[in-house]
Amino acid sequence: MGTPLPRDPIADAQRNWERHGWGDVAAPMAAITAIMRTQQILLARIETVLKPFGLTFARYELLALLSFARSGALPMNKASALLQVHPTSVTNAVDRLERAALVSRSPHPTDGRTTLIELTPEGRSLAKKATAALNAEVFGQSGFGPDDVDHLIRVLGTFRRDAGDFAEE
Amino acid sequence: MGTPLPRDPIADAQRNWERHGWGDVAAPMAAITAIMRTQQILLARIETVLKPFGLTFARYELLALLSFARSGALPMNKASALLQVHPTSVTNAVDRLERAALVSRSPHPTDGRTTLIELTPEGRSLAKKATAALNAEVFGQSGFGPDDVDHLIRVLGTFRRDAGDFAEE
DNA sequence: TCCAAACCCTTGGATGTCCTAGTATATTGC
DNA sequence: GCAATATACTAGGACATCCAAGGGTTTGGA
Repeated sequence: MGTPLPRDPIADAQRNWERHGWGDVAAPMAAITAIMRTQQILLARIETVLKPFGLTFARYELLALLSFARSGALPMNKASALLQVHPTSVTNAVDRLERAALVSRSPHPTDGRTTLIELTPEGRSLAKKATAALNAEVFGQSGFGPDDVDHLIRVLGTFRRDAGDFAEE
Repeated sequence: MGTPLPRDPIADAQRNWERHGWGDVAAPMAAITAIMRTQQILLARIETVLKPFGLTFARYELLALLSFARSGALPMNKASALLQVHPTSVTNAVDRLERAALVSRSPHPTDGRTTLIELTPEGRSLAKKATAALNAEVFGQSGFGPDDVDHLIRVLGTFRRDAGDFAEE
């Protein structure tokens, strides 16, 4: 998006917060802002790697989820819950994946309200290739040291649990 | 988006990665996925707090940035660089803020290419109120302990620097 | 001096996310 | 058994982000 800034804009914001008498929340503000920005950077890296496969992160996540399901199929509402996104977002992703012949919709055998999403052979194959690419080019070069990774998993895991993402573990 | 899951979906994904022979990148994958999800949770909280003010996070960030500028005005490209978003995103935000009479556009005095964004009195007032609300309801109750906050700031700061966000500090 | 290259902003298009209905199917309670 | 409630998916709309392209302004080298 341009050349590097001379100084860290988030550190500047933190100083501004302190200067305006909000010193007690300046640090959490900076941490949260840093999370937002880090997510943006990581998402951009991921999308770059997935682009050659004709995938976006949202669609990749759905493919990956299906590829780990026993039968290679999941109800839409299940996918929505596991991916932690709104049902309409799943509908959107499935629409596009289905058009690309990577998944197919089929009616649930016993519940007429439910639609099953099923991985096609091409979908399974593409998911495998995309995962290999992401592992090699993003997750394998995250830039986080092993200790930092462990710390992030633990701290953010607690945060997510407290936020109601999942029950005690 | 629904009720809590019985188990942490990211921990499950990590186990799946390990089970498929990608144990060496399973942990970074989990950490990165956790960052994505945490960002989503935080963004939702922020948007909830800002909604009564008729603001989104993107627009709030621009208002806050302007409120800390000496003159209360910034060139669009400067705002784009500091907020680390694409110039078209700034155009979009300014369009809406201007329609709400919170900012105004004016030509740059010496550079005919540049447009200055200036905070209106209402914009400055709203920014102040919105900041107070965010400090009280989000940053002041982040759920991260002081040590975790420091650690996040440090680790993510290094990551952002390495990613080219800003030069050495 | 003058034209090409660089820079700035905007428009138009593609995606993703969420919310608010609306339709169809299940389940529950009387 | 039937009506009321709950659940599942989808359609339409509001926003945000990015990219590609276009038109205007500056800058810099021939």
